[in-house]
Amino acid sequence: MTKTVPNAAPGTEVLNVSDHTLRGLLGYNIKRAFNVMQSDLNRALKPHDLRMITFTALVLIVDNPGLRQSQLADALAIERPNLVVIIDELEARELITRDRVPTDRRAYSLQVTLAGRQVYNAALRDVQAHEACLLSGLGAADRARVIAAMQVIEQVRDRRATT
Amino acid sequence: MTKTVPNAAPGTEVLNVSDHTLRGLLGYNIKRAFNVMQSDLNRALKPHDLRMITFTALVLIVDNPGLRQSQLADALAIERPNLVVIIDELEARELITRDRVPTDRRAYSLQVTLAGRQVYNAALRDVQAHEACLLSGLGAADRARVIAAMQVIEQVRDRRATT
DNA sequence: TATTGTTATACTCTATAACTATA
DNA sequence: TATAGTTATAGAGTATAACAATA
Repeated sequence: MTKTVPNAAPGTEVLNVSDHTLRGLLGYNIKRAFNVMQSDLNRALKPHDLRMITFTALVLIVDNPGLRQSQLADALAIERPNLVVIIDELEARELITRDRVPTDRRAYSLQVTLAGRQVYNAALRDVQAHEACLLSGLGAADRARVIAAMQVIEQVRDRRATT
Repeated sequence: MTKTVPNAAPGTEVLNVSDHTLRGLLGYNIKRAFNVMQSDLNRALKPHDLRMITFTALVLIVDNPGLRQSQLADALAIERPNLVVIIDELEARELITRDRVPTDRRAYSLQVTLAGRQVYNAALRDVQAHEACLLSGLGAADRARVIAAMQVIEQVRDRRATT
């Protein structure tokens, strides 16, 4: 039941990472998988001058034209103040527009520009290709199952609050 | 093929998070699942005055008596300088000991203390219970599959470097 | 010359309080 | 009074360079 690290780098001692402790915990495995995922994703986004968070914001604006910043912050699961610099960056690059909402002059309406849509198309294609590569070790059914499982985990908190 | 966010908080507008863009990407789903996982995990560890990183370090020291700091930093996938304060913290609480290695007086040998083993036992029990709760929406087979899939993703980089 | 642990430092990400302008 | 966006700021987490002691 106890296994050793399989891919020790040259010069690295092989450590005991036990199946009945760390390797059996989703928390440990998901953290490591997420680290790999995120650094590879950022490498795929680098040619487009995007990070994971700016890319996700751009996609949400494309999919939800006229979105407000507070809604976007909720969707990104970040605080409103931290969204400001992200929006500033996308607007400065003229990938999105930020216009006052006529009916509520406190709020901004976010829209993608033509240039923004082009960056979106190119970046999404690269990200999808990158994910296909990262998931090449899994069959199509397993990939769908993993994504579904992530969504189940994400929504446990909501289910708890509701029940 | 397009879905809306199912658990919109009261007062929050329902956004379009499309299956063929964000919801279809593992990167987006794994980030959100990891956020939920990590904050719940830290809540489970709080009574033991541990964070995810200090807990993981403690488990690795228990499973690998006599471990050196550089090995532990590698295993935790963090840089050596950042491990120092973590080890300082565990040593100050007398959960581990840090002794000079006789054969290499540059290095330290890390060992768990009796108190450290008690904290380890209690924290591991709580973390496992917490994970069981978080994964209650998945069957046993799915849980094993998800953990296996995380390990596949984690090792893609190594496979690439080797091939 | 190389390595172990350390210090100092900087950069990113995240979280909170308080401000402004609107409602 | 409450809300949308903003500013300032503080705390984590993480990365690099450079140092002392040792190999």
